[in-house]
Amino acid sequence: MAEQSPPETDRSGRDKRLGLLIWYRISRIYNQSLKETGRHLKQWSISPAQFDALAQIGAHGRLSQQQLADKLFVTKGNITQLLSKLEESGLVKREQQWKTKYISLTEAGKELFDGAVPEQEWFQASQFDALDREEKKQLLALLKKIQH
Amino acid sequence: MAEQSPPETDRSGRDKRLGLLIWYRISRIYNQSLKETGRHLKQWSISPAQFDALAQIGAHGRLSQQQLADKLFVTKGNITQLLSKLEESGLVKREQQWKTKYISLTEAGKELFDGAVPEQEWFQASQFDALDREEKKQLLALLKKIQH
DNA sequence: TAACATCAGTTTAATCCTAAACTGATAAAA
DNA sequence: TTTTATCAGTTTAGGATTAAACTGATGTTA
Repeated sequence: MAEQSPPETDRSGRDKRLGLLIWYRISRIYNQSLKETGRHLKQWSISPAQFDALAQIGAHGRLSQQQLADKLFVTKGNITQLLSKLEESGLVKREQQWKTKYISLTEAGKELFDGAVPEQEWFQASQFDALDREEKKQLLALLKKIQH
Repeated sequence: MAEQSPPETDRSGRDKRLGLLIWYRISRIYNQSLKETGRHLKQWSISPAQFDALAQIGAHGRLSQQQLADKLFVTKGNITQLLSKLEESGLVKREQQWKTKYISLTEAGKELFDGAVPEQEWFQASQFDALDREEKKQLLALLKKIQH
C-alpha cells in the first residue's frame, strides 16, 4: 500500500521549495527594476511613484483622488501626500467640485508626460528583453494565473 | 521588398506593450504578496523585513552585518536600524570582534525561528499554488532568464 | 429640522528604506 | 613612526508607504 501511493510529503516539500524560490526571484527582480527605474527617472527629477501617478492622470484625464488611489493600488492618504508634491512642482492641479477633488495635468505636467512617458515605458519594458516574444507571452500567462 | 520584411516597428511596439504588462503584473503580485505576508506575520509581531533577517541569521548562524546586508540586498545603514529593533526585542545579539560585529540569534530568537520560519515559508510558497509543479518550474526558469 | 450616517480627503505616527556623511579601528606605506 | 587608505558600522535627512484617527460636507431619516 505504502509503496504504491505517491510520496506526498516529499512532493509538497519540493513544491514549497519551488514556490519559495519563485518568491525570492520576484522580490529581487522587482526591487532591482524599481531601483533602475528610479535612476532612469532622475533626468526628469521625478520618482517612480510620481511617474506612475502622472502616467495615470495623463492617460485618464480628470480623476478623483480616490480613483487614482484605486488605480495605483495605494491608500488615499498616500495620494494626498503624493499630490501635494506634484502640485508644488506645478505638474498637476486639483479642482474641488462638491466634495470631490478632480486632478489633471498642468501645461508643464503635459509636457513632462509627453516627453517622459514613452521613453520611460520603453525603458521599463526593455528590462525584459532577455526574453523573446513567445517567452514574454508565457511569462505573462503564468503571472496572470497566480492572481487567479 | 517592404512586403517581405517583418513589420519591425509594429513588432517592437507590441513587445513594449508585453514588457509593460509584465512589469505591472510583477509589481502587483509583489506588493500584494508582501501585504499578505505582513498580515500573516502579525501573529509573531514581526515585520516582513525582520522575518527575512531572522531567517538568514537562523540559517547561516554567525554573520557580520555587512554579510547580512549583502544577503538581503539592502544597505548596511538599513541593517543597523533593523538590528537595533531586533536586539531591543531580544531576538538577536551582536558581538564585536575586532572591527566586525557578529550577529546571532538569542534563545528567544531561536524559538521564534523554529516556530515561525517553517510555517511562514509554507505560507509564502502557497501563494503560488494556482500553478502546478511544471508551471512553477517554467516560471522560475523564465524569471531566472530575466536576470541573465 | 435635528440627529445620524457616509464619504472624500487630510493628518499623524509609525515602518522601511536609501544615499551620503561621519566615526573609529586596522593595516599599509612613506 | 607618522601618515594615509580602507573598511565596518552608525548617523542623519529624507522619501514612500500604511493604518487609523480626524475633518467637513452631503444626504437620510426620524
